[in-house]
Amino acid sequence: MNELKLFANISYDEIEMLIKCINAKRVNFKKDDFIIEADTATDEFGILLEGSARSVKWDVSGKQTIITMVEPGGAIGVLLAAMCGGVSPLAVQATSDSVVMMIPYKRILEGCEKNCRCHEKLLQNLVGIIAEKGLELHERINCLLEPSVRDKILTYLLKISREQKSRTFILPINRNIMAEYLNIERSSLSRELSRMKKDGLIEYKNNNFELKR
Amino acid sequence: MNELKLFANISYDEIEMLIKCINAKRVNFKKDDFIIEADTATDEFGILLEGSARSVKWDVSGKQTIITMVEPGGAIGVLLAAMCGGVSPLAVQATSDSVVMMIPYKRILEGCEKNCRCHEKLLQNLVGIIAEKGLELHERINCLLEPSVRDKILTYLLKISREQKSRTFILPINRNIMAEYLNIERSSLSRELSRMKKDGLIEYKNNNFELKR
DNA sequence: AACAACTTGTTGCCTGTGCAACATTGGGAG
DNA sequence: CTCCCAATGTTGCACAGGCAACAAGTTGTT
Repeated sequence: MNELKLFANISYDEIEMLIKCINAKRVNFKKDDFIIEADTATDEFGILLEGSARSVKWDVSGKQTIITMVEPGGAIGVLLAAMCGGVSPLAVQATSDSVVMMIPYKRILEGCEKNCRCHEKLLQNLVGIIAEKGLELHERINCLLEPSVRDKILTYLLKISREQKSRTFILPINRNIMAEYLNIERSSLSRELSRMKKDGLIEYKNNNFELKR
Repeated sequence: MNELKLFANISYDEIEMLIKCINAKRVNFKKDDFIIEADTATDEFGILLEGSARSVKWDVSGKQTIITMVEPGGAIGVLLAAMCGGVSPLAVQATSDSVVMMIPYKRILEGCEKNCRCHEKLLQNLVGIIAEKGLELHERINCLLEPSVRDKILTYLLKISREQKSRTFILPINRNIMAEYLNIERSSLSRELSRMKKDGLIEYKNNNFELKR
């Protein structure tokens, strides 16, 4: 558990102590369960320990959109919890059976009466996690801002290529999810992927992709 | 200066002390100056004291897009600074002559040797500011996700209406900026605004708007 | 008043893409 | 193997909205 960013640079003994002190709890979620529901307030945030999740939003007409994907080690609802009583603009849904460490936000923010040193470190780590979340939103915006379907796809593929540090990479999501993430039609996505292959921009088979230039 | 969120719940005397301790500096910027440049790293963040600014981004083809608007009291580059050495995905530009309090990020994160109580409070306030920044990005995404020009406009107008707590309100930005923010053509914005007026959805003259239903 | 500079509105054209409907492929269960 | 269902690809059509060019309105300056 000490490979978690939240506990970076904190000794194992201290982590054990902290977990009790901040009253962290393991909670299990089944696939499709909501870890956080939209339009509710909460005073807890979570760290995904096992499984996978995504934050989603529905617009007035009922169309669902994926905002971010969460992998183990990732934070859930940190921005929301830090808003102190605000209601969630989105929901977080488990996409497979998952285990989440739920932590009362205030326990981290306020420290304990013992005022131990590691508590301060914990808060610093939390700041980093929140900032990281903000950065994810920036990458989301980068894709959405692109004017054409092709540019959206390229922006996303470049992001994945960067993450996997290679021009050949495996797409971590299927076409449905990808279309939803890019906020485009799935059929338009398929159509444009073919065109890009025909134009020699990319090569792909199933989820194995290569950026040609 | 103690009306600033960063110094909320800290006494005036302590603020004076803190400002020296964290080595905060006032920096002046002229209209159109860059407070933060894109693709650079920084270890400082800023609080806008006077003036106005916006964060902007250019895509590969050179098109500029506004990400967020910053008002006095607002934070500049907090996410970036919290990323610890990452390069900025965007630039922040003063839109009028501005005064910014620049603060070395680490000074807040690490506290001082005296380890005074108010330092901890400062860090807590910073967390709130960062979270707020994240929320702004969410609202940005809300607008961008809407499928049609009309829906984008409505989403934005609703946001402003909510902020000003009235169905009649004054648009704080001009059409150029609004179009850029919504990532649409200015002419399409004008066209759709007329249509919406014709359809009885809204009423407006210059920047005075009313949401009819 | 006269002029410049900027903001806002209008309109015609044409392309990109949403939408719907269908075809093809692949993988798992029996 | 065969069947089924989900994922992926293909295609025709219609129209929203990008683009460009121009008109009208507004503000500030001399």
